[in-house]
Amino acid sequence: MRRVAAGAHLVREGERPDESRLVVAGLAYRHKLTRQGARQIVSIHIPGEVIDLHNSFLDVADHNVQALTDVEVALIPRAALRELNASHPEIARAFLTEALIDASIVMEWLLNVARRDSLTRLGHFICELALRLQAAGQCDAASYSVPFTQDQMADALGMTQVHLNRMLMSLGRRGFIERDRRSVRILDWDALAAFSDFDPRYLHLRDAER
Amino acid sequence: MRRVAAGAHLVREGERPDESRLVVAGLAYRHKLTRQGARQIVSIHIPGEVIDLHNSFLDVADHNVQALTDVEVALIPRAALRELNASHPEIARAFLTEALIDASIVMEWLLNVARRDSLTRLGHFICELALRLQAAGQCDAASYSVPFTQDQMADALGMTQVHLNRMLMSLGRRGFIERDRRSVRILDWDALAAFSDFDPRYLHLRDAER
DNA sequence: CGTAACTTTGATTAGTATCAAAAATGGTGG
DNA sequence: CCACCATTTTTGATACTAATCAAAGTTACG
Repeated sequence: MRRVAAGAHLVREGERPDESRLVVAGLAYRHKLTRQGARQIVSIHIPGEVIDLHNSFLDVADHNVQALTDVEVALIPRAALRELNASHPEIARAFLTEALIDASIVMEWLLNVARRDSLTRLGHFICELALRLQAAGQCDAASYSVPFTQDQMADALGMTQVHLNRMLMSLGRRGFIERDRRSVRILDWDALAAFSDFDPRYLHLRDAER
Repeated sequence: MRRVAAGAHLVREGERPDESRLVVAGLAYRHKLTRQGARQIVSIHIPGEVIDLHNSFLDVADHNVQALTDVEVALIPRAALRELNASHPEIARAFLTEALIDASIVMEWLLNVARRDSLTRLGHFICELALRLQAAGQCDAASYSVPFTQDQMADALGMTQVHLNRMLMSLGRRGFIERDRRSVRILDWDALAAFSDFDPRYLHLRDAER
């Protein structure tokens, strides 16, 4: 087990780490950079997820992982993880399921960034975060504390921080959400979900429970 | 084994198919739609890949898969695939590796769409396609026949067909590529890769070979 | 209390979408 | 084998979303 402070790197692109990490508490995010330094957050990891199966089953890391909040992780050596995968069919099944769900979410993000305008895109993101945090027991209702700065949120949504701020305001003015500092309250879930073209199917929450 | 004509659907969103498909010959693509009907192609499948592990290990399909060219697929029943995964550790490992590489590629696409301008984005895509088609033995050099219409390519790159066309022309005018009908020849690989911020690490070609 | 990090607002510009239509291509039936 | 039609590609003109640049407020923290 290891505690890691918010902001610290868990994985760096180009490394060949010999262990993977299971998030026990806190949140982490995975991101990639272009040569020019533009950053794109490609996924968020909640407690219960193995952040980096990639590290144990592929050769070299092609992305970075950082702690979003203070995080508690369990380190699992590469050899142990491979052994588990080989000798315990139920675990192998769980790893595969987790990898497939992870990919599904990234695909939805790709659709989101590529084909939805910034306002619906943000709404969609807020809905997803609400459901996933709930599923992880991090919040109870449609009211939660967003663990991101606006800068980070913009990096997850493929837009600039300035524009993100305007879109947040706009969702507020339109009556979908209420904000107070970092906390967000969804005033009318159905309305926001409809407006944001949000359908939770891609989260596979049922599949993940098993 | 089954032959499928170009354009035919292999998987539809919302279905619960009881089998997965291995691409034996030809190409397939996976896409998602927004409510308004905007389409985003989220991945391309080359011979040797199982298109839909998702179908056998998750509950309901959250995306569509269509044949890009005429395709030959092997159908593998859900139960057989699960049995294989449970009883053959090397196969379980291969499935997991394939799922992780698949996810890596989608992450790079997300970065590509979110953070690279349309010209570098297209260059990046052309480089990727060249390497993957080569790896699958579909073409031998940096010259290949693009299996997409410009409309489909635009749907993969998150832009409009009109704009894609202009960017193709621009790559030609700048001397990176030569086109003749559907065929593309990369005139200077290093120059195009550098211009397009293309680093093949994310394809994990080595890992896939094993 | 002071400073750094974060959020909000404003003005301007760049990149890409949209709308429209012409030109080229490929496949098909006569 | 040719004429025709549907599909695909190319070009042009205009509109609009989001980026960029700049700076003022605000909050959190040591």
